[in-house]
Amino acid sequence: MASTESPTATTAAPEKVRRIVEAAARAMGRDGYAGTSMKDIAQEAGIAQGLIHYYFDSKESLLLAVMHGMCGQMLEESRARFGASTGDPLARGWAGLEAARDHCTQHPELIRLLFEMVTVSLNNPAMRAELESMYAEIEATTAAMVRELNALLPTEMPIPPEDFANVIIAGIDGLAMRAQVDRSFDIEAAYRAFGFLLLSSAASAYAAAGQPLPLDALANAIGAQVIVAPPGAVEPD
Amino acid sequence: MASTESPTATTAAPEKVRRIVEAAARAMGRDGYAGTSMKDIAQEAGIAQGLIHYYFDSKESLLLAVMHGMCGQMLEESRARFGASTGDPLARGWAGLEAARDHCTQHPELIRLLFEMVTVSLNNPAMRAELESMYAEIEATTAAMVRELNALLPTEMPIPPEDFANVIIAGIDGLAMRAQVDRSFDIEAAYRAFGFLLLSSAASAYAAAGQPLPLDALANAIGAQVIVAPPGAVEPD
DNA sequence: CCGATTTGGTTGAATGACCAATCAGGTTTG
DNA sequence: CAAACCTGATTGGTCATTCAACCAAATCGG
Repeated sequence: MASTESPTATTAAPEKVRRIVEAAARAMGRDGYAGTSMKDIAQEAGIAQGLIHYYFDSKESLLLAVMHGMCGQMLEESRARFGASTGDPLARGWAGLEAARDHCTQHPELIRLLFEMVTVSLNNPAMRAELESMYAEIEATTAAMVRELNALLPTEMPIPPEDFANVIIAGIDGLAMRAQVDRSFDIEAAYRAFGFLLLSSAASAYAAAGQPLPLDALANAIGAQVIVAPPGAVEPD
Repeated sequence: MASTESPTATTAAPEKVRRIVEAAARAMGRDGYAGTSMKDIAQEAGIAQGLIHYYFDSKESLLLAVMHGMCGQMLEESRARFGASTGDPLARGWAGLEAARDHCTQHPELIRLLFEMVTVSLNNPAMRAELESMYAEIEATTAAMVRELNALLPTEMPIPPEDFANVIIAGIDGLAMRAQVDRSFDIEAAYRAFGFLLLSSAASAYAAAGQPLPLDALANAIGAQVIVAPPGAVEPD
């Protein structure tokens, strides 16, 4: 019988469950939630239609499972990439942004799926709760990065790390959305601008401490030729 | 017979068309695109179900009309608010952000509708084209603002105004999305951080020109107590 | 100035397609 | 042989779209 409890279903046959969830993620990422029928998913997974309902109560609970897996994956990856990054704080910050950018350009289906989930969640409390807790975790992870960066600056930035983190997250989401809609959108250029924005505002902590802006570090972080200091500019130390 | 051409339908009875589009916007903003039936829309508009198809070929073309109207409205409003803003460039930039923030908090249904459209557009070329041209216009408008701000700075920012504009737009979109999902999200705080980010990076142009950062202007722009210059900080002139 | 006729607007019931979810029955496995 | 696993046809409901009929206001011929 279909499990009425958690979407990860019964203890047995985890292989099939995984196959279903993966097939659902693929199909929904390709054709959208509304555009994908249970039949399509069953076909994609190479199983009978009824079997999906043996493991999942409803289409929505299946989407919930897909989402759950996706969130875990994304968080794990972002944590790993942040942990692996080294060097000065500005370079590390830029590395984090690059990770997000690459994720968006390399897995557009996942991003699409995420937006589908947002739309569905607005009518579905369980999904909304899942999304909220996912955002809470992303916020915490990002805020930790910001705090670490903060600690390496001569002066802390004058805004709470959580707020800073949320703006970063919002920028990443917004750029991902734009790239979905606009196939010709220059996401590289946008991320360079995003990087400049974030890092130069972090760098303003140097100014607040009475120290010159580390323009070279900034330039290195977001690519050469971007910062062209005019005559009379403050030199990095 | 139903018009096969543009979604604005025949020349006659523009009143009814407007009523339908408004009812559709209301209903879809409330219950989502998938969650709203033609029957619901007809009821909301106080007309018979069949009449909608007299003016609109399909549900999607109706959504297209809704979107068209919404885009025009949003662009008009943002242009108006930008034109009306006065004062120093940083304050004007902040005023623009405040306008976006207020728009999001005061018309959540419109924002929801916009996300619905994004989702639908991924399966619908006509809708996608409409969204793209809307984004192109928003980008142009925002880039013009950035250019104007740029011209008032001692040094131009080292990134193209279009890229800068796109990051601003993305941030606004991302924060709007987050606020939709997360009812308890502190959008005011996030916008303060966003403002600090944008304005302090604009202010880095002062540093590039060898001038001190105008911290007071920044503090005024995004609210007092946000910028707390430590002992030894550079003073504004 | 008046009936007839066309045209544009409007109605709500009928149509037909689709699809999530169910079920009655098979198959494997311990 | 039971318990878990699996199948695909069936069901019941929803919904966009169509349609036949109705109404009102023009347009027109006499």
